[in-house]
Amino acid sequence: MSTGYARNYPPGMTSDQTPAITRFAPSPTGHLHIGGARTALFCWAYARRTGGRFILRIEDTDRARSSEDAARGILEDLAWLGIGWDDGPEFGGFGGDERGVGPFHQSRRLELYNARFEELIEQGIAYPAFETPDELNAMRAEAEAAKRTFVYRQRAEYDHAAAVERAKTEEHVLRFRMPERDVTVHDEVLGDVVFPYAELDDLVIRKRDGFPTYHFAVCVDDGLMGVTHVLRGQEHLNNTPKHVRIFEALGFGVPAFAHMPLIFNTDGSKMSKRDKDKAAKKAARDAKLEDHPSPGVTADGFLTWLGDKQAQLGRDALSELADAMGLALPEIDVEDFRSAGYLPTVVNNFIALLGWNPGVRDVDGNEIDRFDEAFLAEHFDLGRIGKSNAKFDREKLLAFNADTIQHGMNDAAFAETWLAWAERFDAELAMWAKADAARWAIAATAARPRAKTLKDAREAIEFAMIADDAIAYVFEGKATKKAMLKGEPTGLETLREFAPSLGTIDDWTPAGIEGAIQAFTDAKGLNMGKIAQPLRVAITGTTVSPPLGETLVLVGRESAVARVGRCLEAGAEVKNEPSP
RNA sequence: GGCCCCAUCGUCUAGUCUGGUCCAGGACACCAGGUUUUCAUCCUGGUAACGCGGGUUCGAAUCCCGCUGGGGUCACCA
Repeated sequence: MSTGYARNYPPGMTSDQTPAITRFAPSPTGHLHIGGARTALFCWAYARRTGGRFILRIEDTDRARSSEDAARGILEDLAWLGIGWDDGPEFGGFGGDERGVGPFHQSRRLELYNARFEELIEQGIAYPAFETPDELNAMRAEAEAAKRTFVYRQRAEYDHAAAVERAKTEEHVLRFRMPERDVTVHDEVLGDVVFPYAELDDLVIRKRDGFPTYHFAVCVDDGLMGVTHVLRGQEHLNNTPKHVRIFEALGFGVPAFAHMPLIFNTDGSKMSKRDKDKAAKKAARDAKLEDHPSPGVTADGFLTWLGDKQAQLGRDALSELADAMGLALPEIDVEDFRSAGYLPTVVNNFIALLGWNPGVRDVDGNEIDRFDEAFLAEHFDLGRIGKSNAKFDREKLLAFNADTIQHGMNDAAFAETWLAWAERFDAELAMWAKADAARWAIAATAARPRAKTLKDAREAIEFAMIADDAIAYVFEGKATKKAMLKGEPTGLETLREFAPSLGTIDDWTPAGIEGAIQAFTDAKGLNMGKIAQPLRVAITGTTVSPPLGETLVLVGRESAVARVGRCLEAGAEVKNEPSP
């Protein structure tokens, strides 16, 4: 306490009992990373859980790398996840500035920072420094050569008044004079962490271009916006002692911190955009590709990319390449999971489990690990955040997604969700869906029990989207041969017998069709499989499809008759050839 | 390299604070059976972990120390 540390809730009370003001503060330099999504989710959930507020703030003080497009993309991804902010930029019904603590773009808050800079300069806490980047690099190199940690300090003979005078005409940065005391960071996850003064240097708080650095802007904003709890990744832990001192110098209370474990790939590497290039390069090499499928990329450019481990292809070029190779790129950003057909609730559920668990059991005494946002809003707490890093297991995510599609929603909800997805990510499928609403309902019923993602749901009904003559009846492959050519009678023969009934089924619905097939097998004393598989091959060209009733309704009676006819024709030729 | 954080099944984790009920529980994956007209689902069962070494204690996954291993961070990026 002697260090001036102040919590925003009374001592002895757990932070969970006080309404918390949290914030998510992305810098708009790219898409929302899945790790960032977890941070946002936890901040959101904690604010909800405690009946507080969740703020969204755009940290765009890096003028070169920030963009409005990126900011909008992040907002959209958050909205898709269902992470709504109470204060922040206006976006689709979210956001706004009820409490008057905005604006929420740091680039629009410059006068706020400037006022603070003036105060701190007057107090001698902030001071101008004139070293050029080159000079600093030289100093760092020198320290490294001498095996010392480089720590920038104000010189003993530093003349503040003279420096301020000089700063009026000369380019400079502003540095923060670090108080000469060790700092103890009180962390809700890690406990107390002590940082020796010797490790803390006089950091830059205003850049040469006049913009505040991240460290400074974050503290001013968190202070001004009344943030009580800072939840962020553990990579920020080493920044925290600096922030503590800045908060104190600014006269703000120090918020509570909760540093969360990091998320990595299963192999221990960082989850980075480069992973996509890596996967694509490997696949391209395996396929011995020599050119990029789209004209936007030259063969030379492609080969250069292929040979350079660091090289990255544009987002679109990369996905075109992956599509051409039938490769699924590793998902890294929220957008990736979205386009791959994961459900937002499942994504939230899964990432929440990376470093946190509810510690709640169901009636059987098993731990609850499947939950939605509402559950998080009710149960999320800081005390159950883990300390050790986690690996992102896509197999488990996929299993969760499949489970929710197959058991957590009904056909109607799936039909709607699937169509909304298709409208954004699969125009062809969306067009097919809207051409026939009744058919789409059946498609959803047929696809849902087999779909792990919205994207692969299409595979289950693809046979209905193709033209009748697009199916080649080759009768190769073990399963097909067994279904069509083996046994006595053969599948083809049974199919030939059954074929005329297709035209006489009055009730052309899944149930009506199944009934007709049942009647056929009963009359002939056959097993269901004896007619089901040949019929399936005739309709879809494969031995795998949804239940026959649904399969037939999806293609329609006319196509069904045509396909069976073509199949029997092809079968007649095969039968005349000597069997191998 | 300096500083900081971490350490339970292959993976996510429960249990660690308040040592015994833990020859360690759940989930995903995997393996073996079963249901099913195909596929998928579903049901049953199984394999699998307290990093190592010292302490403290009647007793340690749980407390202490060391080691090893992993990670983070050392910008006028955030």
